Amino acid sequence: MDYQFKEIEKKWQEFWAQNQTFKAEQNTSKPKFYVLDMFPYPSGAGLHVGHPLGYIASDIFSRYKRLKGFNVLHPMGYDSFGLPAEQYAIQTGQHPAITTEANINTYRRQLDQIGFSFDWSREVRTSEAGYYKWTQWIFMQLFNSWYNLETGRAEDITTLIEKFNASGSADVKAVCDEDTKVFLPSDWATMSPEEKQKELLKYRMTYLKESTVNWCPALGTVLANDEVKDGFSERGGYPVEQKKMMQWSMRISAYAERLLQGLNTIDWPEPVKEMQRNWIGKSVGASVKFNIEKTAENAGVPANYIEVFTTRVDTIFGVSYLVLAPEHELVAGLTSPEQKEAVEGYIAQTKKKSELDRMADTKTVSGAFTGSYVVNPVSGERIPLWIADYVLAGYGTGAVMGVPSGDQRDWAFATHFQLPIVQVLDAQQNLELQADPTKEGKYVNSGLINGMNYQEAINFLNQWLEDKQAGKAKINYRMRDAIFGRQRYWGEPIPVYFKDGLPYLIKEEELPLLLPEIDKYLPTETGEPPLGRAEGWNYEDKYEYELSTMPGWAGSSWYWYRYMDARNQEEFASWEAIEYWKDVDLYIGGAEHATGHLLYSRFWNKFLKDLGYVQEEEPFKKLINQGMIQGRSNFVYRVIDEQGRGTNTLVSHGLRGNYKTSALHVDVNIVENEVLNIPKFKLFRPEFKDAEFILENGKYLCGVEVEKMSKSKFNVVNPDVLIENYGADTLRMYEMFLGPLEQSKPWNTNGIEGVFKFLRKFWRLFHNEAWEFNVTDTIPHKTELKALHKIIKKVQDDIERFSFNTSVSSFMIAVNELTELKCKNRQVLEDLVIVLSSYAPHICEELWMLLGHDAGTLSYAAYPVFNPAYLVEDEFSYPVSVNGKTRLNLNLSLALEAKEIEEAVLADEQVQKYLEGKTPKKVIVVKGRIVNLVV
RNA sequence: GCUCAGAUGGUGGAACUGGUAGACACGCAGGACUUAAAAUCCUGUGACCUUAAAAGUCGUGCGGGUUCGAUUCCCGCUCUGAGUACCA
Repeated sequence: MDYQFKEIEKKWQEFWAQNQTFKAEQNTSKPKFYVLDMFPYPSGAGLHVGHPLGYIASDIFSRYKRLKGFNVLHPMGYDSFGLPAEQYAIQTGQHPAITTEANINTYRRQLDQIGFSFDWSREVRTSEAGYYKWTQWIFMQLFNSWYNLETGRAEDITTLIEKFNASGSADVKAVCDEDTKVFLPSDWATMSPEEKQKELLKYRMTYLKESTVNWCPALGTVLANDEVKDGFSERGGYPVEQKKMMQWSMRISAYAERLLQGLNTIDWPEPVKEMQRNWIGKSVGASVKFNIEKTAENAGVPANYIEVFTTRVDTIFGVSYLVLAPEHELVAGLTSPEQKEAVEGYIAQTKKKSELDRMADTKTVSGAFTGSYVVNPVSGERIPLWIADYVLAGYGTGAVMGVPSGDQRDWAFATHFQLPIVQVLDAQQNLELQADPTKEGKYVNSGLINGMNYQEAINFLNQWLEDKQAGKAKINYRMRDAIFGRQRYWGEPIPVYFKDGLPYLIKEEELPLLLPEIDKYLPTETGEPPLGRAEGWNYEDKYEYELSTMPGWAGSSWYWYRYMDARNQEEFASWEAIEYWKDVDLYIGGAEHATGHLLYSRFWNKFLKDLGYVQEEEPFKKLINQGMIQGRSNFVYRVIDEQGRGTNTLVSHGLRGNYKTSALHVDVNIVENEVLNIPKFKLFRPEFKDAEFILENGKYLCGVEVEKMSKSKFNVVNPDVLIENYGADTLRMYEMFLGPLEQSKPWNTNGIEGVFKFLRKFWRLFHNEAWEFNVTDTIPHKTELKALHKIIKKVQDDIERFSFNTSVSSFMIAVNELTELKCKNRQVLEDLVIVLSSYAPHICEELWMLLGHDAGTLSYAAYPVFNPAYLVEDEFSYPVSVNGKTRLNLNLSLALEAKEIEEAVLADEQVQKYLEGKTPKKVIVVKGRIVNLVV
């Protein structure tokens, strides 16, 4: 029979499902291998052709690893809490659980059609109570923990209480809030339970804090920094404003250094690591205290000094002013009456500027003098105190020392306001033109450190400042604690209730705290989150629950552990399962998660490790980012008449220059190789059913542009259509054939025929002219074995380095060669089936069975062993070049040594012709590669 | 501005360690089969010049360099894409 992909694919997909062929067992006799895809949010639009790209690659890898004798865990699930389902619920009243379920069913149907070897018995859905019970449980562990800087890890909060009992707060070294109290054990003993609770909250890994948040009124929620792009929400593009709010936060900053160091131990793409490094933003420097010069006017200020962070403490003698962020809390108190108007005017002006303006406008220098002065702790000099919006309240201490000679922004500021520019290093040049940030040379004009070099000065000053209690060496991180909550319905409820304004956890045995039913999915009339609508939803009938829900990243920050033991009712995953599977060996997903999901997951993983629940410091050993599939839009060109009106005439792409035209999107599914299918076009756009077409070479050619894949651009290609026409095996191979996995590329269906033809040709190898199955049991010929072993080696090399596109080409070459050789040999074809099976599993299963094997045994067959002996050649066609230009090829025995090759080449008549009688100055012979004659 | 990735025929791409650039596929052209079309099969296909054929010249974004030899290594530049943005 001809290649009947529809029947074959249906048959084997059913077989795999019924026989649970890919169910992973905890098998200690085989080495484990964990291949994970970033699980999808099941959106209403279903899968387009870009989604499965990474899944196909990971599936090929999983199937290949099984053939190589590994016990492979390859699961799939859904990140099913999220905003789109809730937006839809607001519009339609439909419960998000229902739409989510429907979307998941669509996804599942589409995924099943592609023939993935997922172990569906381990499926997870983050929105199911059986799953989010454990997300809530992890939240509880975070609430019950603090970060001990002495042991360098998170610990149970009871160890902190023990310290308070034994020795008070003095020698506690913790990552905590800034306003922690200093107390003795006796003070702690006399505190009320509420006071204790309040104090402990300042240490917990998750805690409540009043913070300025990115509030998005249109979405009715708070967004994380990485969900905001240029002042607009990433999803939906709504405006975002700053608002103060009580929020749950996660002390991810405690892990800043470990998150940074861990990057050196994992095999991830360098750009992703770099993005995480930037996000963490470590800078090494010093904090320095500048005492405030007290006057009658600023006497009321509740601070004696202003602390700044600097990475260039060595330039402290060049400080000519200090700047506070306009939002800094001390600004009002430090403004003198004379400057009041200027300062307040400046603050008002800053507030008016949107985030966007402030970023775009980095050239203009602005600021205002407060009228107060501070004292340089090292030089004793009197320094004016300014405010300016180039200083950010959220970074460091919100205060900066201005060193015009070493920092370009400071230089611009000083030049603009005519403040002194003091040279501090003899190597600094052209200070009248710009700042010179060099660290070379010896210090000048720098009192104590004159004559020192950079490193000496840094060491000396850090020590000096510490001795005088005026500062110290300090490491600063840009990364802030992560806000953990949103004012939304469709998320995990936070397992917390409030008593007298203080948060308490519910009991562990009360988990899961179920998401209550509400009448509509909007904030309450009083502006509370939607959960405020749930009637009678109180803890023990009297205490109010936390009304915000967890953010999108909660459920995805630990899901890879759940797959290890997905049905466990007692634990998030058993110790035995975690000990066996340990970590993810290969993780494939999009680069857009570089600073969100991947950072939060590493954070929770480290936390769970500190508490002894998991084994590995890093969860994802190897990461691959698949490239984005962009849309490829097609256009038709409508002729515009003199009045500027559109006519009923459409002109082909190549001739459009002769007319005035406007381009219209046309559905890419009715265009093949840029040729428009005119009858289908008339159905697609009924207003053009009588249109005239100006053709070139009898065809209407469309224009092409690369854009985002979206419905409105008519460039969405649905995998279902391709599977219908060509089958899943063709789709799988074509997606790989498109180019390197990690490269972004526009989707283009033009070449898919070639892959389909290849599979037919492959099928035909096993059949005679009448399409009857026909293989022979003869002894394979040398040439056949050579073709086979070439592909055995090529595919294993390619898969190990994630170069899937090159394998597809090599399969084509192998099948072309074997067809040429009229190979019908069972032994050769059987091995070829195994080698191809990870790419095109359905056709291979069918042929495997026709070859006489038990159904389904192919998935666990052994990958053929490569034998280099079959590739050994005895002759090689040496390219002979003269002065680097290839002139001819000479067939020579590979047994010849360099000297003999040289002789043979020089003896050749044709070579002599090119030498024109001259003797070569030099002859380069690389055995088995090339001969080059230098004349 | 900074960081990273990239630039190869009409198109997607290959060339893995410096050794025959353009594999494989699409498209296109010509042919076979067919009443015809589709499907299938065969041949050709980087550009230029010339030809009956051969030969020749140029050619991996641009300009240099190292080398017997560079798509590959080094220096400078242009362009495209992604990320990031007053981080002290």
